[in-house]
Amino acid sequence: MSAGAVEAVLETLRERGHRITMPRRAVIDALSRAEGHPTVEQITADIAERWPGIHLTTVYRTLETLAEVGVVTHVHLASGTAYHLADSAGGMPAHVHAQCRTCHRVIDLPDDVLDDVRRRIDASAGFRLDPHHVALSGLCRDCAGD
Amino acid sequence: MSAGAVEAVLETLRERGHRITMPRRAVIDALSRAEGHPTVEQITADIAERWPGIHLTTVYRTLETLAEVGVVTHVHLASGTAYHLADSAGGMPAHVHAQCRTCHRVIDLPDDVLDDVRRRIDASAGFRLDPHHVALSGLCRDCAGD
DNA sequence: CGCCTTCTTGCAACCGCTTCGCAGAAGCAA
DNA sequence: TTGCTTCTGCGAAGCGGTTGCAAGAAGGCG
Repeated sequence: MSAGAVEAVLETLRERGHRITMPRRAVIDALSRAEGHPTVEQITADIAERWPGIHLTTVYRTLETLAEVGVVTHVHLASGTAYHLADSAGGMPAHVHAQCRTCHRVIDLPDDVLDDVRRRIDASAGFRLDPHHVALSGLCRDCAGD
Repeated sequence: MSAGAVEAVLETLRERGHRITMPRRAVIDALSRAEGHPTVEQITADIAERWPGIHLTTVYRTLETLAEVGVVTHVHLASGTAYHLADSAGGMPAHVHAQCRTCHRVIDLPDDVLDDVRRRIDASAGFRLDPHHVALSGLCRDCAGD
C-alpha cells in the first residue's frame, strides 16, 4: 500500500494547487509507514535516515498543508501532538484515542465508544463532542498494576 | 464562604508543614472567588489587582504546593491548564470538563457522564479512564450554530 | 522580644516546542 | 529554457513553563 498511497496523496496535493516536493514525499512516506501515532519529532527522526537534511520547520509546515488538504489528522496528547494519515488517504479508520498518564502509551479504542456520551451531552448541554480531537486520559493495563 | 475557606486551606497547609505567606493567601483567595476554571495567567492577573508584585513563578509554585496537599486540582485544556479548588477545600464537586474548540469556553458536565465508557474500556482494553484529567473537545451550542 | 534556621520569593536565565521572516532554491506552466 | 511563484532551510523569535540562586520572611525556640 505504501507506495501507491504516497503517490495518491501527492496527486491530491497537486490537484489542490500545491507542489510536489521531496520533503512532502518524505513526510507522507513516513506517515504511511508509521505504526501508531508519531509526533513531529518522530516523523523528523524517521525521515532523517532516508532523506537527510529535511528541516524540522519544513515538517511542521508540510503537516499543516496536509491537514489543510484533509489527508492528515492530528490528536492532542498530554505529551504533545500526534499525526496520522486520514482514513481516506490510506490511513487507519477513525478511532478514539486514550493515553496512559504514566507511560504515555496511546491506545486505540473503537470509534463508537463515545457515541452514547455524545448523544447525551448534545441533548443536555447542546455540546457537540468531537471524539477524535483529544485523547482520553487514564492508566493502561500495565501501569494500573493489578 | 470565601474568607473561611481560605483560612481553612491555609490551616491545612500549615498542618502539612508549609508556611503561610501572603502569596499563598492571595492564590487561594483568587481560586476561592474565581468563577469557572482560571488559568495561571488569569489567577496572576486577578491577584495583581489586590496584591501587586506577586510573580508568575510564585503562582506556579504555589499551585504545585496546593496540588501536592490535595486542595487544588487541575484540568488540561487545549488552551492550557486550568485550576480550581478541590471539593474538599470548598470548591466545586468533581465534574467532567468539555471545552469548545472555537470559543474555548469550558462547560461542566455531570460527574457520571463517562461512567459507562469507563466501565466498557476497562473491561475491553484494561484501560482505567480518569474522567477529570483532560477536557473533552467539541463545539458549544453557540459555536455549533444551528 | 529577638535570633536563627529553614522555607519562600523574586528575578533572570533557560528550556522545549512551535512559529516567523527572509533569501536562496526548486517546481511547473508556457 | 525561461520566468513566475511556491517551498525550503536557516536563524531568530515567541510562548508557556521551569530552574538556580541570592535576598527576604515565617515561625520555633530561648
